[in-house]
Amino acid sequence: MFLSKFEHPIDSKGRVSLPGAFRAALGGEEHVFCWMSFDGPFLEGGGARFLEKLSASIEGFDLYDDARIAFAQAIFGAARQLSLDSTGRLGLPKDFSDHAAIDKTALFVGLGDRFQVWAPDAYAQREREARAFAAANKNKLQVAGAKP
Amino acid sequence: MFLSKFEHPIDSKGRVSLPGAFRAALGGEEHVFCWMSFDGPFLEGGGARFLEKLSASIEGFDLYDDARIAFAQAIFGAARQLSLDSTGRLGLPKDFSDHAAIDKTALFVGLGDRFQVWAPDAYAQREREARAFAAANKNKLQVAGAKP
DNA sequence: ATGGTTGATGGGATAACATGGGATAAGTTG
DNA sequence: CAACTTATCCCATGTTATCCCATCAACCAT
Repeated sequence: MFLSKFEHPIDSKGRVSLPGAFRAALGGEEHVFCWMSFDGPFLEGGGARFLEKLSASIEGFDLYDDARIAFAQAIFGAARQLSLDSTGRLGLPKDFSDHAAIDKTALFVGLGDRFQVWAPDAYAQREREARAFAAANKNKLQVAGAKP
Repeated sequence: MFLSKFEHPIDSKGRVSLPGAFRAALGGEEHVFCWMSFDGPFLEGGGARFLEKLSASIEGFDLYDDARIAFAQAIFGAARQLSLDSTGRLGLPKDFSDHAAIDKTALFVGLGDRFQVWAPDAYAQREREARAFAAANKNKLQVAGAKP
């Protein structure tokens, strides 16, 4: 699973290292899937398993359901399959770093089944909000399998 | 699966490159199926698998159900099987590019099981709507198999 | 304190993809 | 049946994404 956060520079070729722990979480895959989030100025990413999970959810809608098409466009239409070189770097598309306002360094944040990529300053603010939300809503963290 | 979006020019012979990633997603097929969408000014396309999925859905209606006939006319009646040359180009029928208001370049958008082809400007607008919808409805993306 | 391993950063080479063209075969029309 | 048109097929080339190699730094074990 994708854990922790790591900050890495982007080199002159637009490459950035995927954290070694994330490579381990990918389980040998040599690509990551990555896209500009529809939910804010950051990137979302994951391996084939997470894409399968998204695909299964989207395929729960009927073939021409407006929601299905919109989600497919916002996620699959925006996603890129980025190859990892032998040392675990990926080329970050310029429009991706623009969307997340990433300039010189990228912050990788593991979220378990997926990860996000942020500009470090933007994430600092977001992290404060997430911690405040978690503190206010900790009772919503249920035991797995419990009925809601 | 069909991922990402790619913009390609249409040459003087009316040919356009199918993105290399879409050729990979077709799994060796040397034709794509493509038709003017009944749902807006864009084209829909896919491989044999997607045609099978559509066929299975349409065959859920009775043989002379008006819905079945209408869907079959709107999709199968409009579809063309377009061959790919050795470098992955297809000839875009003029009525197809007219329907989608495609002038000089075509934008291919992968939606997982299928793809769409748009005029780039038209898709820019559509994409904003899709992202706004996805952001407003992200709670509808459920874990597959969960009860709604 | 030292050596080994792993992760990260520097660089360069290659092949896949995309774009240019032309030839041929099949279909249509007169 | 011949001429014309067009769809299909094939070849060549440039760009860049992808792949590969080398080196360095940090961490861990002895």
